[in-house]
Amino acid sequence: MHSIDSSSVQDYVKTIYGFTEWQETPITASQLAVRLAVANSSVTGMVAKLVELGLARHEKYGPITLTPAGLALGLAMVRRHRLIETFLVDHLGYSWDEVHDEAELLEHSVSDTFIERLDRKLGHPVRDPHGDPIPTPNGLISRPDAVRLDSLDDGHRARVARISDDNPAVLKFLAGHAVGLDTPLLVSGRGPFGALLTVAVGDGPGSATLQLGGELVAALWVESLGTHEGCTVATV
Amino acid sequence: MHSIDSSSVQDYVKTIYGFTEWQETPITASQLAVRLAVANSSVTGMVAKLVELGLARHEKYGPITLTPAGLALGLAMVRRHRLIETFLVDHLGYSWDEVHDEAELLEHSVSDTFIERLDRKLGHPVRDPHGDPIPTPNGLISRPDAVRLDSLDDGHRARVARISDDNPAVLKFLAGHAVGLDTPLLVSGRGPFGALLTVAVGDGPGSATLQLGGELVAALWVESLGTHEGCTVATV
DNA sequence: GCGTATGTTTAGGTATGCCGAAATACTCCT
DNA sequence: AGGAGTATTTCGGCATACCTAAACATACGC
Ligand SMILES: [Mn+2]
Ligand SMILES: [Mn+2]
Ligand SMILES: [Mn+2]
Ligand SMILES: [Mn+2]
Repeated sequence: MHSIDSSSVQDYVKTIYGFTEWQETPITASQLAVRLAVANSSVTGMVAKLVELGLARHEKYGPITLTPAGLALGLAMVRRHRLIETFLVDHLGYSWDEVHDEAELLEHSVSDTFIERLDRKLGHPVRDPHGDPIPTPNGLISRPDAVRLDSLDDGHRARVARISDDNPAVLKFLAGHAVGLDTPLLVSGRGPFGALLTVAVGDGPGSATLQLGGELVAALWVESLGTHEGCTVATV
Repeated sequence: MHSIDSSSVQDYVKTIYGFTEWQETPITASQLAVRLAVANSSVTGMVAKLVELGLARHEKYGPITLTPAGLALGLAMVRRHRLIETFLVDHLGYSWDEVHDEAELLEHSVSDTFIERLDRKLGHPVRDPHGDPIPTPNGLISRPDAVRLDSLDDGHRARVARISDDNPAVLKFLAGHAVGLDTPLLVSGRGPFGALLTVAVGDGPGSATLQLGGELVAALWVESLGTHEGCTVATV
């Protein structure tokens, strides 16, 4: 029979879980296909297998959700992925835009023992290099209460809490402009139709100004620090 | 077409290489099947693929040897395997009997970048936890001039240079009796037909005596230190 | 309500890597 | 040289996880 330690099964479940981590609505077959870079028909087949395995629920033509067992597996895989990323950055000198692909493969090959010993060596980190929370061995996870950067009004200060690691180029760009985890930002204005967001980076006197396009804005999640007096900027 | 980064191809090539590392004669199909725990017919098929890939030479019904390209791949895999084992012991607190299986999977999932950064972090080790030499990135390897323990005459002193990691139970037993890499041994006698070897462990005054059976003796490779005066024991 | 666009599933097929059973070659002993 | 026994290969099949093309459902606009 099928088995829970096929890397395909693991990636499917992890992706289904990941879709709802920073958003509400469950994933559909075609969205899953895009994220996994496989054909729609492959998803149909694999999801049927997940249902057989008791990992997912799926009514024909409906969205795909995880059962408790599937959620547990998804969280376990996310834990693996994020601990490995943390190790690569903290101990092997990787930059945060290099770690995702490496972790994507390694997560399937390490043992539970490896993960727990790694966790110990890393000092039980609570978030990965991109700010994503690391579940406990029992599957407990605490989402930082961050919001997307573009949900902030102009004049708001915020601290970067999480950057989506979907696109390495985005990560590279941000790092190149001194934007990282916990970097303070000030939303100073936006272009027409909210297309471009202008932010000041840092809180010191020599803070640079950045124009962030759609994909960059969508990748940045921040913890709001309220309005900084004297820095308010009129909303357009 | 076929590809060099299938984990099966890598394991086959690594195993073919490994067979001649501490011994002369090339491997045969059925020996390869035993080592890989697959059926003989699987070996026939896979070896044909290796030949197609330019990694191995094989005449029907003959032994299997590596081409230069195959040797390079074998050495690269051995390098990966041994660096990973070293990391597990040095940084994650694994014991030397636990690392083999973990490395057997990990070796296929890490990138070249990972391996070189790991090598750097480990300080460019020259041997793994079992005393096996670690090839350089260019495939250079220097075999320690060790001999099998049972090739020593009684009364000889020696230092453990390498222990075969084929059998975790052997490793566990030896560690439990204070035998590790570089442990000094004194061959003090042997049973009838050379079946059992008696060795004194350590060189201090409180050295324990061990009776080593066939598998243990075969697993131990030592560097001879010549005969220690005053400790010579008559050969039976 | 009806048709069409979109999303999803079905059907048929490919590649990889394994298996057991049957056929075939080699080896060694007499 | 012949035959027995062993090693190896061939053959047909299976499981996994993909694919494309075609069939089919659903949802939406008119
Ligand atoms: Mn993955
Ligand atoms: Mn991450
Ligand atoms: Mn392996
Ligand atoms: Mn080893």
